Amino acid sequence: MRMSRLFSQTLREAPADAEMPSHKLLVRAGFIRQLAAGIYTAMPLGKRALTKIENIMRAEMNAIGGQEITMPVVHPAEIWQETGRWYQIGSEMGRFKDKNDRDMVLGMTHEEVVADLTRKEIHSYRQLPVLIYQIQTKWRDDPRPRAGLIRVREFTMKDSYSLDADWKGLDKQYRAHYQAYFNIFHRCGIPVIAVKSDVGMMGGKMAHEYMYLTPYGEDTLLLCDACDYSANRQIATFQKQAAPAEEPQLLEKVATPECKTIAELAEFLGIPESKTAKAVFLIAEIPEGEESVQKFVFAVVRGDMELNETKLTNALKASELRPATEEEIIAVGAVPGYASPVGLPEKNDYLPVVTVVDELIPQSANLVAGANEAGYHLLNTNYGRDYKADIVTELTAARQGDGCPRCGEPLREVRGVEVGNIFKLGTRYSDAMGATFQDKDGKEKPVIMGSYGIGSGRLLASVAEEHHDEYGLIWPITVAPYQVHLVVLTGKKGGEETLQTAEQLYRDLRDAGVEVLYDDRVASPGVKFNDADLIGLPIRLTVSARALSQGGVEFKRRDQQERRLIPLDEIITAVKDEIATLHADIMAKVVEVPFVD
RNA sequence: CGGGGUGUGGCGCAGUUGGUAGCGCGCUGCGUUUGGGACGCAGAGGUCCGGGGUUCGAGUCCCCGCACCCCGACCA
Repeated sequence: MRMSRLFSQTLREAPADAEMPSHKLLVRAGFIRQLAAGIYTAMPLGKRALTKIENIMRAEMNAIGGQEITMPVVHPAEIWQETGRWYQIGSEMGRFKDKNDRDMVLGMTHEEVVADLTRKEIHSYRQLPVLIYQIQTKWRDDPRPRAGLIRVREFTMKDSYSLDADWKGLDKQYRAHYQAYFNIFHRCGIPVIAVKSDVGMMGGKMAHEYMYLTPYGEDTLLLCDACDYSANRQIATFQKQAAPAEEPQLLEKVATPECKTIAELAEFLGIPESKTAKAVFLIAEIPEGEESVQKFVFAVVRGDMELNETKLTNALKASELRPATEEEIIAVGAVPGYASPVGLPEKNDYLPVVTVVDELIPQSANLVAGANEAGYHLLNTNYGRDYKADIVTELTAARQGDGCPRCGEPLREVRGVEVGNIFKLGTRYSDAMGATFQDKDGKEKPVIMGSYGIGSGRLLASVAEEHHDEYGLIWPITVAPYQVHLVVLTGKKGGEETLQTAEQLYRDLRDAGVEVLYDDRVASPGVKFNDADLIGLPIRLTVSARALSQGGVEFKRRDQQERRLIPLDEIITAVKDEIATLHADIMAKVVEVPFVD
């Protein structure tokens, strides 16, 4: 490709609204352009890099028996109503009506379509197992798109779906993906770790997320350096220190003026925060059939701990959870800052109240809790004696330094970008949509499903994030839009001859099957070199009068400082060798990764 | 959805007490230059986010919207 014809320009300055290095550089180098919040065009360079990534995905999917298909972007609402997600998922789902006033959905994922295909195509255990996949556009109207391509609303995703006759089959396909995904990321040149994760809107039995670790990541992970425990903060557990057993003491009301926070309360009473109970108020949306009801949630955790809203959401089977406002808290008869489940009015005119307490609360005697009266707290509240909860479960968030649930060593908190995920769905969708098959024993059984996704744009951005320096991008050979950046410098002296040499080299390289971006523009050396660094192709060749007079063409790798002169007639071989070396270096990193349950 | 910020030429920005818009980069033409974002000369390019209002007069002041970015909530 000639740069004089390339449909994108480099920018000297990044748009002011870009923050992450990958975002700035992808825009500056002309890989992407923004159309609206979270909506981007892939320009020619970006598209080529994406295609490289997607072909790696294809290769790895095909290697584990995948068959590529393309499913529709637009779905009738009916299939989403069948599984209930039409009601469960909120504003994130793109909905519209067609001209006949029928409800339609913009596909955010394709379990429903796969289940529909399955019930139409699969009738016998003889047809299983199956692995199908597609690389296709998704729409998720994220409330807050950000960070360039990391978090967008419209994006391309490789999503695969496994269909099995039994759980053993699912396990096999799940593990095949587990490794194939590592292969994909390693072939793209980024290190990732797999962590156990929440199943979220997908439902199902088990899930892993592949995390690229970077401070710019928006997910928080807890890792144990001593054993191999790793989990998303949303589901991470830890070893809780149970309080020493005590005899329940008499309930006592004390004045605690200006003690609205746990810290102030503990300080005022001279007790550790672990001797207090913290109440958190939320409003939950809980689906019940095709309807959903709002409930006021009273969550109680020990004062020294933090509520984990994902765990609470799961305990409530809620579709939405948000903090309650002061007005709402008052409306149910509680007093902000001094609230507790003790002495809460049985009924209120606002919303039904659900009380959920952390498992540690019943084990902790004589906690200080609010008195539901401004300026007062209760000493010695005891679960069971003074109040009861609707649900007792594990509710607290793991934090840096908490004990690993497996080995007790301190956990470490890191940030990461979720570049892929795998889910054991089980029969959630096949049950809902009647996707069954006849098994060997003659019985009708639901197909067992798995679902696996990788966003290609997010992966591209992660690769850019991992591989760049102050001058620009540094693409791994496997992802680079072109392998070679050919620069011609045509000074006054010998300009014509230099140009002819470069033109010939451009043709020869292409004839040899090398992917070349050829900077044939009329521009100064500084401009060309800076653009080459910015775009970041792995190998740079410079044809100039100076280099030619010294006997050849200058050869430089983007990831190295050294430049060397290579005679013209050896260039093609040298380039092909270097490409092979770069590939080999990447493939050396594609290794077996032990499965961590 | 809460909190904060920003909207002026393609990009980055300035614009004073309110007086009819400017700088750098980029772009066009001509010439000089050519190994790390060259220089000269001549140009093109602006509904100042939108709508109301105040005023003789609004990029500037006041309302109401919208868009984009950041933090949080949320998120496969």
